[in-house]
Amino acid sequence: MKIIPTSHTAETTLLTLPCPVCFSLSDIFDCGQCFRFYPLNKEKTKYAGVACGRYLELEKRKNSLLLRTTQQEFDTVWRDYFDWDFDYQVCQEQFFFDPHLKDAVLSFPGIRILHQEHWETLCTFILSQNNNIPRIRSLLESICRTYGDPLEGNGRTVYSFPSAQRIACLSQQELYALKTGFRAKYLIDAAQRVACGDIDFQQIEGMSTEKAISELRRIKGVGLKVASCVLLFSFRKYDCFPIDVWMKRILNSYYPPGTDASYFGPYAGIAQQYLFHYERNNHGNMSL
DNA sequence: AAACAGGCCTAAA
DNA sequence: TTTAGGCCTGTT
Repeated sequence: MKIIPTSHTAETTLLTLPCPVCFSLSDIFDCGQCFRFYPLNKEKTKYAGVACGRYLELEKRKNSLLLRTTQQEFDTVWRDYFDWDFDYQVCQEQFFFDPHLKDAVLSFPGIRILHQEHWETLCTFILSQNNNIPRIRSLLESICRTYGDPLEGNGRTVYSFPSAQRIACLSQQELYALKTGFRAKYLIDAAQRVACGDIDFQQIEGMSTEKAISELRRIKGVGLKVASCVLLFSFRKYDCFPIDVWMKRILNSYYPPGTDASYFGPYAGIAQQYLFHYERNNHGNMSL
């Protein structure tokens, strides 16, 4: 007689979906747009993380994608988050006119631009300045652990990203204590403006890219690069073209002087992401 | 040990 | 209007 385990605690359904053509978990989560998902296995076919106030585990199989979630949650949250309905294959074809960009696309065809939460993305890229990726990750973790809400994450406790209201109540020293350094005052300014409605994400949604950038730049610590990242990674403003040191290097190395976003077309931001990730993984290095 | 890391702010011309 | 320092912290 067998004993059948009956652990019904936190019973979650497993949703299996046909996977879009362009969809790689490591490309998506490790291309520098998102810092709260981690691989669960060495092959990087399984990832877990927190977004939109929820914990998510997912696994890529050959032609399918397994998500530990319900169909309903997928429809209302994750479908949008993963930019599910945007056709990256069609988008990529528009990039093949440029040989270098084509190489980048073919090297990392599984990149997608996530549609992340506005407030969290704003904080993420404020924190990103003068920082490297491991440190951005650890800063986000300690902020969430300290001020976020606990969530059940498949037997472990994980933490959501704290709201703007929550951060707005903190003192600069409290954030400084989490090693955020000179960025602490920027986070406070951002939180206060968002919490009181001075910065209104709904309004920004409807603005032109140019207008949206200048609106976000009213926040202390938000310059052109940070604003561009926020708009690209959480507002789906695909024409936003963040230029950091890596992109500067790319433009200087492979493109004629004066080349800017307009060369790459209306989806320049997506092009930027392929190029950026390609260069960072050292494939763009001519000395190879 | 000094420089640098996915910038931005401020002060000075 | 443009340019040079400085900035928290951690890693190399």
